[in-house]
Amino acid sequence: MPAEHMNRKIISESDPQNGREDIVHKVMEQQPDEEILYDLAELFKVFGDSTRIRILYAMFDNEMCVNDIAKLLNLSQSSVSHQLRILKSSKLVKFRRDGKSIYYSLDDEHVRAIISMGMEHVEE
Amino acid sequence: MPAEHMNRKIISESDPQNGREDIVHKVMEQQPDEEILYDLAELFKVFGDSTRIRILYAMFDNEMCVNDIAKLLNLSQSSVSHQLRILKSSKLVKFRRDGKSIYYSLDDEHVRAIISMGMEHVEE
DNA sequence: TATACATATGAACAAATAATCATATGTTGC
DNA sequence: GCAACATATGATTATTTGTTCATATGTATA
Repeated sequence: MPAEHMNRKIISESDPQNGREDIVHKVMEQQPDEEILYDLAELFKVFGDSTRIRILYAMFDNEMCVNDIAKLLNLSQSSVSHQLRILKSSKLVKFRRDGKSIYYSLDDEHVRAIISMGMEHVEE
Repeated sequence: MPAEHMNRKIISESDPQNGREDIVHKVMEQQPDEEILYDLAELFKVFGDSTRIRILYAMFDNEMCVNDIAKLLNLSQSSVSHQLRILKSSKLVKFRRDGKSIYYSLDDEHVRAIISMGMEHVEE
């Protein structure tokens, strides 16, 4: 072990920066995989658009078909459909067909929980 | 009350579409104000970027200064600083100065809760 | 107060994305 | 099969936004 290294280490130990380095390494090990954090961001991105939030809220207590939502929120059918596709692919909504209409609703309690939690933060 | 209206009403009552209209109106009344939903979307938008999520996760258990975060996540100091500004203005992080460094940490349990809830959904 | 270190900020550019328009697909009742 | 209605989808466009580069502000120390 080289003398410089020994020396450097002793200096570091009395240097407050060294504690930081330890923490940085510890945190580095604790960080979830990039891939998971990417997916997590993608999930929140879906909630991060006011049109989609309004659509999700419209389905908070009731299932709604595309036309209902478009009328309710004064949006084009196309726009609603595009957004529902995004909500579907993120597994935030489920749907069932009944005749010509397709009824959408929130996929699970998680979705409601995330929205409610966000709402609490906003309403503070 | 005009006869057409009476007639229309009776027809509507046997029409399954009418139940929808009632629901649409009910939901319309229940929808939170546009303004609040806009703020809610803005909040989630902040979580909806993988760089910011990584930064938030870095602060999950420890306070971290800008340089720590930049090194840890291999980001430029400028980029981290810009993102922290956004996190600050959304009240997701708080900070304190200690000498030359500024230490950032999550602002409250809400933030941790929202991230954890999202993580649950992603890890399914 | 001059220098080095830590962080913040403004401008510019590239990439992501939501709305629109036109059109396609799917379903029902005649 | 064919209207009429309901929903989905592809292409285009305008806007938003994250990063970079250069520079400014703030703090400690010699």
